Amino acid sequence: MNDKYASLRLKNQLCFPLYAVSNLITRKYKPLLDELDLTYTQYIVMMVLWEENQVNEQFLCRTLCLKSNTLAPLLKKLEEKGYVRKEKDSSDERNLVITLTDAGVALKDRALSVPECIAREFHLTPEEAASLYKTLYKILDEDR
Amino acid sequence: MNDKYASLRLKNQLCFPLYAVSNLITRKYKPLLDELDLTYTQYIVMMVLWEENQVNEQFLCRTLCLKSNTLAPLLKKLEEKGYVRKEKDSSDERNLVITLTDAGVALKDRALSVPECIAREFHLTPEEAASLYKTLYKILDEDR
DNA sequence: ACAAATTAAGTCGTACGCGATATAATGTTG
DNA sequence: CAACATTATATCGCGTACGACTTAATTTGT
Repeated sequence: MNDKYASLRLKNQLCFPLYAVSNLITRKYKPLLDELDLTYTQYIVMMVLWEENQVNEQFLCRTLCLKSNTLAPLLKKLEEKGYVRKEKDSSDERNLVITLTDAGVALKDRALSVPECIAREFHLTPEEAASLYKTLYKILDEDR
Repeated sequence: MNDKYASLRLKNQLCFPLYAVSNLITRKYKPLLDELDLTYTQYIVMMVLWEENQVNEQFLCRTLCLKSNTLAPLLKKLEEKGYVRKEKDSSDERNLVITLTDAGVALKDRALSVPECIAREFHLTPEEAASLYKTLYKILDEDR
């Protein structure tokens, strides 16, 4: 059965399960992050800040593979929520330096239970998780 | 160095590369799908229709892991573009039956080059692709 | 030194994705 | 058979994502 359209079948796509799992994950995070008044994207921005303490927007763009036009309004919202502060870098006025407020720092402890809860929702073996992780980063790293 | 916050580090997350790769794929598809006047989500809806010829919205929701509030406006757009037809099922007026128009059928041949072009963009070994596919569907199938 | 190129943020318009909710048709149950 | 539950679709509001473009600051090339 030499089907010339085989490549167009949903079941023969890798992109579709990637897309569907990504949506699924965002849905799973939502109730947990609602408690912290964060969306998923806001959460990964906060994760970077909890590690780095101080970053510019450019660094966030590269680290999270997002564009300025996604991050700019998102950072404005995090500022309105009182989690981050934005100020111009005095040595280069183009740079936007983003730092955590006290409330932003305090959120880190309340976020500790989130990865735990998420891990309980998925049931991958350590090998599956490691292999998935490696392949995904291979794809991401090829795109620089 | 027993870091109590290790689980919050971006590099220790599986969700982040999944999210980033999903975004990356949508970006890679965009220029190809622009030629067909389709977005990525519209494209996977069309893929289902190219296989099934006739479906209801419910079937699309389950197959694509999307909600009615995403698909309803999207189907309206596909109808406006002239690719699909929507009509009520006479035996159950709640059911929306969706079929391809001639233009929708014709699009299938023009879409044939898309999976090819995408495959060229990513460089996974057959083993990596197979393992990725299997793990992603394990995650999706657990969520039914 | 100064016009041209580059870089960093941001704005605008379009299209998802989804929780909450609404509406209408069909099933069910006492 | 009438109240009630269930099911399928749709609407609303919010928050991303991103391409195209704009603005402002710095760097570069001659």
